[in-house]
Formats: sequence, C-alpha cells, structure tokens
Amino acid sequence: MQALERIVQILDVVSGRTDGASLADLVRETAISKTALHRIAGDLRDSRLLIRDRNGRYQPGPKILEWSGLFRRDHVLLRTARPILESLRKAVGETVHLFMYDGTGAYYLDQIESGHALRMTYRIGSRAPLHSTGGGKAILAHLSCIERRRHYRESGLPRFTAKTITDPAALEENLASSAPGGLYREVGENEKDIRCLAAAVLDAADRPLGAISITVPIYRYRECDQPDWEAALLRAKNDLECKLGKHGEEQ
Amino acid sequence: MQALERIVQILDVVSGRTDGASLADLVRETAISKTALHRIAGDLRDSRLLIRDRNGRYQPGPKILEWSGLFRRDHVLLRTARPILESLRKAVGETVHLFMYDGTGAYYLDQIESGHALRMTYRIGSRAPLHSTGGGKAILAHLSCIERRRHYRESGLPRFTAKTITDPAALEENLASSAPGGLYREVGENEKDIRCLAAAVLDAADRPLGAISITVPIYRYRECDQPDWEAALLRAKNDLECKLGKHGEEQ
DNA sequence: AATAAAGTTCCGTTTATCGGAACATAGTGG
DNA sequence: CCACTATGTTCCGATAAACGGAACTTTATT
Repeated sequence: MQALERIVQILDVVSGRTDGASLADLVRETAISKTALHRIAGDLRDSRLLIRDRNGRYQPGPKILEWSGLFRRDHVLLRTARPILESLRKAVGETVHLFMYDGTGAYYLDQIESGHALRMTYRIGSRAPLHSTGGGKAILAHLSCIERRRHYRESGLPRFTAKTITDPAALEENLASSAPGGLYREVGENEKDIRCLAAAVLDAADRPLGAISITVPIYRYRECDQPDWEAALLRAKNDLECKLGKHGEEQ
Repeated sequence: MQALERIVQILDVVSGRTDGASLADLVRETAISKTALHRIAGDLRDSRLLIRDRNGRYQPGPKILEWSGLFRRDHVLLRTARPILESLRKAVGETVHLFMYDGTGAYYLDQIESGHALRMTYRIGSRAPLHSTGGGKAILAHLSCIERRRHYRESGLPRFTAKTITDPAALEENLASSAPGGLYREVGENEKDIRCLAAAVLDAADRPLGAISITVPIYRYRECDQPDWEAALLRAKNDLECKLGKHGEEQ
C-alpha cells in the first residue's frame, strides 16, 4: 500500500525530530510531492496522528499515545518484565534491555538506563539485529536450525563493527559456546566499545519470546563483576519465565 | 484519505483489545471487506505497525512504540510536567491529570493514579471534552470569546450526565465564577460521582498550553481538604509555567 | 468424515490518490 | 517599502493503486 508507506515515512520524520517538522522539511526529507504531503498531513491531522503546534510545525499526535498507551499497559511480556528489569538494573547498576521476538525479528521493547553519564540508549521499538546484539544472539540460539539458516540468508549478516560476526559458520560456533546456563556474550560486535550479556526468555515449548540483557561500556567492565551479573541475569530470566507460566500454571 | 481511515480503524480495534484481534474480529468490527483487511493488515505488518502473535492474532507493533517513545521523551510539556505531577499526586493522594490543548481540542497527556482501589483512569491520548471536564473548563476559560463561541458551535456541548452544562450562556457564567487564583471546579458534569479541581497552564502570552487537574470520587471528597488542594494545585501550576519559561528566561 | 469458520489468492473494475501548475501568504534583505 | 524567495494551499484531469466478489485452502468443530 503506497499510502501506508507514505504515512510511515511522514511519521518517522516527524517523530524523529525533537521540534517537529514543517511541510517544507517533509518535502526535503521524503520523496513525496508537496501536494500529496499537504493532503496526507491534513488527513493525519484529522485522525489525530499529527498535530500542528503554534508555529505551524507538525508534531506527533495524541492518537499515537492512545495506541501505545494501551499497548504498554496490556502487553504481557512488557508488563510482567518491568519490575524484574527494575530489580536487575538495581542489582547491576548498568543499562538493561528487554527484547521481543515476533517470529521474524527482534525489537527493543523496554529499557532502563544506567545512572552513569555515559550510557547506552537505544530507541524503544526499533529493530535489534539478531546476529550482532547479545539479546539477538540469545534468541537466535533458541531457534531451529532451519529458522536460523533462513535468517542468515534473508538478513545477510551485515557488518556494523570490525568485530561483527558476518560468517554463518563462525556465528553457529559462537552460539554453541555460550556461557553456563544459556547466557550469551557480545563484545563490540554491534557497537564499538560496548559489551553485553544476555539470556533468552523462553515459553513452555522452549521457543524464544524475547531476551533480557545487560549492556556496559567496555572500559567500565570488570572481570570480577561477571559472576554476580551472570547470577542476577539468570535469576531475572527464571523469574520472568515463571511469571509467564513456563513451569506449569502461573501463580 | 480512505486508506488512512481504514488503518486507523484497524489499529483502534487491535489496540483496544487486550488480546489482539483476528482477521475475523476485524471483519466483524469494521466495515472493511475481508480481502482488503487481509491486504492492509499484511501491509501494516510489513511496516511493523502490527505483528502477529503465535496464535495468528494481530497485536500492536513496535513501530507504535518507536513513534511514541520519542514523543514521550521529547515532548516538552510532558517531560517538564512529570516531576511536578508526581509531587502534586504525593501531596493530595488522588489521581492527577495533565491535559494538552492543541488549538482545537484537549487530550489527556499524562496521568498518575491515586493509590486507592477506586480510582479514575482515563485513556492517555484520548479526547477530553472542553465543557465538561475540569481541565477542559480551565482551558476554555482562557480562550478568546470568539474561540469559545466557535467551540460551542462546533462541539454542540453534548450531555454526559444530568449535571453536564449544555447551555452556552450557563457555561459562560460558570467559567466566570472560578475559584480564587484561576482554579476551576467540576462536579459530576463529565462522570457521575466524580469531582475535579483544575488549573490552566499558560504560556508567556497567557494562552492555554493545557491544564493540570485533581480528580476524586465524590464520597471521598472532604470540604476541609479543599484549601490544601487549591494551594498544591496553584503551586504546581506556577512551577510548571516557570519551568516552561513563562516568566522571563527559563532557569 | 462432514461441516463450518477462518484465512488466502486471483483478477477485472473503478475510484481514490497523484502531481503539475497556478495561486496565496508569509518572511527576508536590498 | 518593495522586490524576492521560501513556504503553504487549491484546482483538476490522468492514472495506477486499491477495491471487493468469488473461488480456493487451511484450520477448527461435532
């Protein structure tokens, strides 16, 4: 659907700027004619997906909050994981993430940032590469060989840093050599000087629903913290799986 | 735009249900043909506005989070008001709301619920009637006569309860007799047995950006709390206006 | 196994959307 | 103060993008 692609483009631009976008901004940043932009933006305004601020600039509208508000309130994984993420974040003092796997890709679903000035911030809702992020690797490791192969073929394992694993065979080997208890490490493969420890969150049939991870700048990482982090992460993983009813009926 | 209307309909249905919607659900709840629904839902999936869970049901997708996440992070009014709302909520112990006015209507932008079992919950992002809610009345009172008249004409002042003020003249009078310091009361006009105390949030030119309100079930309301609440609300209003740079440069 | 319900694909028709061009309305600088 | 440029808005005929009926496949139900 052409209309949808344009709508998405427009809202991406508008939501990606801190101070909204004028019509002219949209003309510049999309390949849509001014006429069409004018018309579509007007329609988006009627639907409350956009509003115009007092300078006439377009801003994200309340409809988005309406859709996402309930999403946030009712999403089982998100809601269940929040308090667990909070404990984990408190225990390790670094940024923690919740990933969601939807059958084709993984997304950052939630994030609690570390209190440090230097910290990792991703955009909630954005795609997380499966082959180069800790959470992605944890998820990948729990897919069937067929699914994994298909993903290698379709995504092509793009390179992000010098350390990104771009060879399927190497990745398979890397996934096979996980830390004890099903923990996965990632060291500078997605972003330079960032490392990550992650665990998959599994359903009753051991299929991955998502993952939890701890992210830390390399220079702040100390080997001696590793055991504590592993323990805290495993606790969080088990907690979450229990609450989601993995082991018999939920409490 | 027809396509947009359909997209909005679909996402409204999907986000309004706690467990998503099947294609058949959508056929029932919209006036869109099954063929079109199938196609549009597929396109929405491609855009990550919808995902299919493991039962094949459609759920709101991560794109919505992506759009709203940044909205939440960067929205000046929302971000500035949060801590102030938290103090206010702590001071009065009842549900507090932040309203936004965008030139045509008001929306619930944020909400902190009271700890009580019985509490008022609205859907963030949804429309708030200007004539029957405390926040709406506070906003209305700070519009020009012309804007107010236009709103009366366009909205028609629909009735929600026996106490809703549906006559323009009566509403004008009601707005004129506000509590000291520009506070507005609403007693059961929007919802039976709920009362509300609200203050407008004004910009440097005294035009309303939105409003803050305290909402309480009638039976829990005690006359003696009134002065404290008025003071707390006025403090919050002034705080917020200062932080938004109303009185000279922001600090 | 038979029946019903849900989901998917195909394809000719049509109407909703497209963009160029012309016009209107701010802002800017000489 | 006027000319000039950037931005926003309206009109309208052409076109391709979206429409929905019908037929088909798959998945539940009894």
